[in-house]
Amino acid sequence: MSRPTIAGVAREAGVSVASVSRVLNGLPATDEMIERVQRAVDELGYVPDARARSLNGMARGYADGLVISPLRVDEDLIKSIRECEVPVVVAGSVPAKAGVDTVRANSPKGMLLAVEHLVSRGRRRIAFLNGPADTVPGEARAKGFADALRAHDLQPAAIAEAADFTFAAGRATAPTLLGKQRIDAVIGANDLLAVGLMHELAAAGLQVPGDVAVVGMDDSELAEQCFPPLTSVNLGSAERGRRAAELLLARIEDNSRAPRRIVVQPSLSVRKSTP
Amino acid sequence: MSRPTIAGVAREAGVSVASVSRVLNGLPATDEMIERVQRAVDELGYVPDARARSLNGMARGYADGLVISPLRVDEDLIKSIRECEVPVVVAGSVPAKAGVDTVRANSPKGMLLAVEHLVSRGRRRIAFLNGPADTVPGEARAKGFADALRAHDLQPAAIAEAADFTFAAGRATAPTLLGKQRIDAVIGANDLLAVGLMHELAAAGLQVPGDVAVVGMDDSELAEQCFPPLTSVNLGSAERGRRAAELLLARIEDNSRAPRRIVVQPSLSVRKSTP
DNA sequence: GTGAAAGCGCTAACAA
DNA sequence: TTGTTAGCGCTTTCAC
Repeated sequence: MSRPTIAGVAREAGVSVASVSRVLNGLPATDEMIERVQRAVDELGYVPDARARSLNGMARGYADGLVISPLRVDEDLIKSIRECEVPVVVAGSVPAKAGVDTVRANSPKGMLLAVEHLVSRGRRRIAFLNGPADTVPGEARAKGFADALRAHDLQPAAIAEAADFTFAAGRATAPTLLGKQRIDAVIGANDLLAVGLMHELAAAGLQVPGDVAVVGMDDSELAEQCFPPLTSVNLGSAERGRRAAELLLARIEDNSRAPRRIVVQPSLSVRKSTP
Repeated sequence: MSRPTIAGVAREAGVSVASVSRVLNGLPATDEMIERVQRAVDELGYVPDARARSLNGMARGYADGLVISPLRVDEDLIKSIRECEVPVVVAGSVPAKAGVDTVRANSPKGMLLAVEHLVSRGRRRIAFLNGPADTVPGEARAKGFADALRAHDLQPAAIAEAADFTFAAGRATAPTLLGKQRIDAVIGANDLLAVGLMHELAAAGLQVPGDVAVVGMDDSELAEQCFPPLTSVNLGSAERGRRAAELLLARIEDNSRAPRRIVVQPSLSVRKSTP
């Protein structure tokens, strides 16, 4: 009643299990052998057991390699990566001396794009709605915002820190920003925060982009679907994923190659939330 | 250099592999045995190999049971379910005679809730923006819409069929609906279609809900996040998932119990897109 | 309560 | 080219 095994196929075909295994793995065999095995396999509806198959040969475990995107990078992590049985590619920031393939975004540059855009549209009183500043993205974006404003000789109009990177937190924290001195633009640390803020702007009777321009970050589907559609910084997440996969494949192919460090450049998707 | 095995642990602890296996699986053993094995495990940083572990004992494969949500149900499917080595619960509609545990939504009832709500708000010229009608949800919702209107002695104001259940398709198809005779309400077959439509309404200078009320289906996060927030039929997807899991667990526990057929009732999340 | 040994389904030497 | 056989890491009788 249970699934047929390779032994059953061998019996049915009147050959050895080794021959069945060979045919199944495309190793050299006579046409007649292939024919007989194939017939038995079809007959029995045989499907190889992936567990048993992966049990042999040290290299072939569950995964042949790993792409990880750590929230926190410390010595322990780097040590683990070095000791890992399979190649590891890091999507995120890791010191060059770790000697590991990495792909990362350039969020300071992204912030700069957002600020430049707002400035070019005549906005000067720019606020920032961040998520928790003690997270990797929170910290990077806070710094990026400060640097970008400085590059334009501007002072932050206001800065608020939401409890997390969610729509609800964005709504809850937005009033902090609006209560302060007049602002004419807000950058959200991600699209969810930005959209949460837009709801509060509407509730306060403020027009987007007329009274306040809004820029998000991530260029998610929500940015396209919300109303008005949200101008958003595209940090290249899709491309980062693709590049990480490429690096990993290349390293699995040849583990001796020198580590590469790729930085994916951001772009700005301009929509109706900015003038 | 490779991972320690149970044999290594046994050697380190000075006991047999069988004893290590027993301790690891919480089978009876003396305190001293447990102590020694535990120490060796910690020492070596041993982690059991799940592949090898699952190789024994027929019942324990990759999965102990399945919840499936088929797009199409035919004889072949039912046959496969019957022949499956592990219990199967179907999230969706299957004939009672199949004798399988099922959980399903009540989308006709959901349509009724939407129509009732719109009627109670004084709307009479109700249109329907469907996805492809040759899909299970598309067909069910089309029928549900027709029945719900009939129950209220109304004629459909207009019906359109988008190429798929996406935001883009919603936008693309919306003009078909708006070009027709005046409508004062639209029901979208899901939230994405409804939100796509809302964008076109805005583009056409129509107010929501002032000129046209809009109701979506799925009660997704988007319904809450879009603007104005979208009234949406909640078909209980979360609860259906929970109930399906419960049924499966119960059946794994006792495979002799009679099949159960659960129907999760819908509710309406009323938001600003309806008056 | 513990250890020795026989598998689980498959692959990979090694011989023939 | 093929068959025989020894494992892969673990669980599970079955004696002790």
